[in-house]
Amino acid sequence: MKTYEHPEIESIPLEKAMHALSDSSRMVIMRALLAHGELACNELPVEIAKATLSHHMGVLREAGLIVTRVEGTKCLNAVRKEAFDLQFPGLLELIRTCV
Amino acid sequence: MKTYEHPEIESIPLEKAMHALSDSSRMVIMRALLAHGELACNELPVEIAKATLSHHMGVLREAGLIVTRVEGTKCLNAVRKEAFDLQFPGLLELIRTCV
DNA sequence: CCCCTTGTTCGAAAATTTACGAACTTTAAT
DNA sequence: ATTAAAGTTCGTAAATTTTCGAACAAGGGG
Repeated sequence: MKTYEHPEIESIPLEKAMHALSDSSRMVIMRALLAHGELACNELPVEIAKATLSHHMGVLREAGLIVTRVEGTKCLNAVRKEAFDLQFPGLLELIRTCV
Repeated sequence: MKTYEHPEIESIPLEKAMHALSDSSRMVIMRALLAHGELACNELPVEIAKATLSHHMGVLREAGLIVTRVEGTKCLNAVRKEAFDLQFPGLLELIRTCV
């Protein structure tokens, strides 16, 4: 289908990660991925247009938060737990547990 | 001079805090405050117009990140360490140490 | 081969954010 | 009383973000 670019997490400044997490849809997506491990876009608990969702997934991907792999017609997304937690310790835990 | 409103930190959703921290000027300000304890607006290491700075301080204040008190003609700003750290454990430490 | 599902890309509109000058308020200092 | 310093507020311009429909590509199933 497509090849996705995944940045080196070391190249992500903290404010970029913060920006990616400053939107409620993206926060909901992150929490769903953290809870379920790996989900296709159409399994995410958000009610927005496909084009909008695609944009949000791009923002999360470019901020180093998620990794996307292709499987058939769907793309499966997961949180880049280890790497991200190494770069920004505690941030994922915060997303998981706060509010 | 003016009375500043400071929200209950419990009422701040994580994404609002993230939004406040998604701007480089505001990140610089937070780091300066964390390093120096309490600083007036004109002592902050940013080179932006006063009106713009005032806006950024308002964003940080409304996100529960800082507290502002008046002293003479200046307003002294400090990070709301204890309360904020209770609501979002580890976030301040992240700002302090990351990137 | 045709159709359906999944997701991307390309506009373009709407909303939000950022930025700054100018005018103003308050306090302090001369 | 005058002047200067520190910030705020208002209006507005510029930049970014968010949103969506429509058109598109690629894979899977009949």
